[in-house]
Amino acid sequence: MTFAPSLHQWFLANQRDLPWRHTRDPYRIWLSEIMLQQTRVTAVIPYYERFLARFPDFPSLAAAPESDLLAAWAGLGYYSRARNLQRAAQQMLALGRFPSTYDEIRALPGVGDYTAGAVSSIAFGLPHIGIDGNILRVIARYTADSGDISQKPTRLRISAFAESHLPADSPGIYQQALMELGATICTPQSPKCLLCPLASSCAARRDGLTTQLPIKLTNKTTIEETRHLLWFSHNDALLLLQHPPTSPRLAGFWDLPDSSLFPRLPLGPPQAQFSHSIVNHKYELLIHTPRLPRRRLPQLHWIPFSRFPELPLSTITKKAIARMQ
DNA sequence: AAGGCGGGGAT
DNA sequence: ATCCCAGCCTT
Repeated sequence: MTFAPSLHQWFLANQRDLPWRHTRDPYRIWLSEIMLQQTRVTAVIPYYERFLARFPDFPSLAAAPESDLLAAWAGLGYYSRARNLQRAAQQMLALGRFPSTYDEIRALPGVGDYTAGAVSSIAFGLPHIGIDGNILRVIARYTADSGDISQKPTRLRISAFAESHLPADSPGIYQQALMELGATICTPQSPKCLLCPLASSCAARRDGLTTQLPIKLTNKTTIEETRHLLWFSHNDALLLLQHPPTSPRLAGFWDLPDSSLFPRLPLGPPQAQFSHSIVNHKYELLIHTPRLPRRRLPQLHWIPFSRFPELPLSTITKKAIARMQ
């Protein structure tokens, strides 16, 4: 059997049972694709169920208070996804329906080449395919492509190969089968070639290159910086700031203020100048950000502890608060 | 063409 | 510690 039929047959027999495979509702499939951007299946599932219970269709999502939306997304990361999700839902509301062509879908905020291809093929059966990290790896190995998969020419070759084998009668199965193979068999480390339906015609396996491919040359170094978070509590309330809506990170999320807002604040002993009635502690933790931009001083608000469950709080902030309480 | 963006699981 | 995850957007 050739490429696509082998994948198809393997997928029907071996696919995982995932929540978004129980529906043909484009809204639910689109939501799953947005949540799955750079996020593992196991991390997404509980968020997906909760989110759909709260926002079952695009009109309810479009009408949601932003704070509710961000609170529902809190912990998933890449929070611009949530804002773009709602903007897209509002565009659907204006349009009066879920967009149903590749170009319409691709034009939605937060939808790039991958997501447009995946929603087109899976939800609408259109002859498109989105190339994700799994598919890049599977095809780079299958064709023994030694090009850098972060480079455009390599991606174009792989995309052309995938499209050349796309079956007109089942693009959605083809799309998901390629990704499923990459996620469960053709994994980055220790791929399970003995279980692979494509093993007999895989060029990387033939040439003994499986563990060498794919090639990815981008070598990003992560710099760790220490943030000194400041804790001001008074009468069962905590002094918090809200990141501006346009902030490049954690937009709309509430956070503990940190020492960069108070340049003259010597770190170490509690600061008496704030008030005798305000308890001041120092808290310190590491975050994975390469820089800490200096912005204008945001306004601080006293937020009662009782409101925290409904507030958008990043995971790291929740951890910091839990440690201090 | 790069860099930035969260958080967690696997190695 | 490092990599990578059903990527997208801005510079």
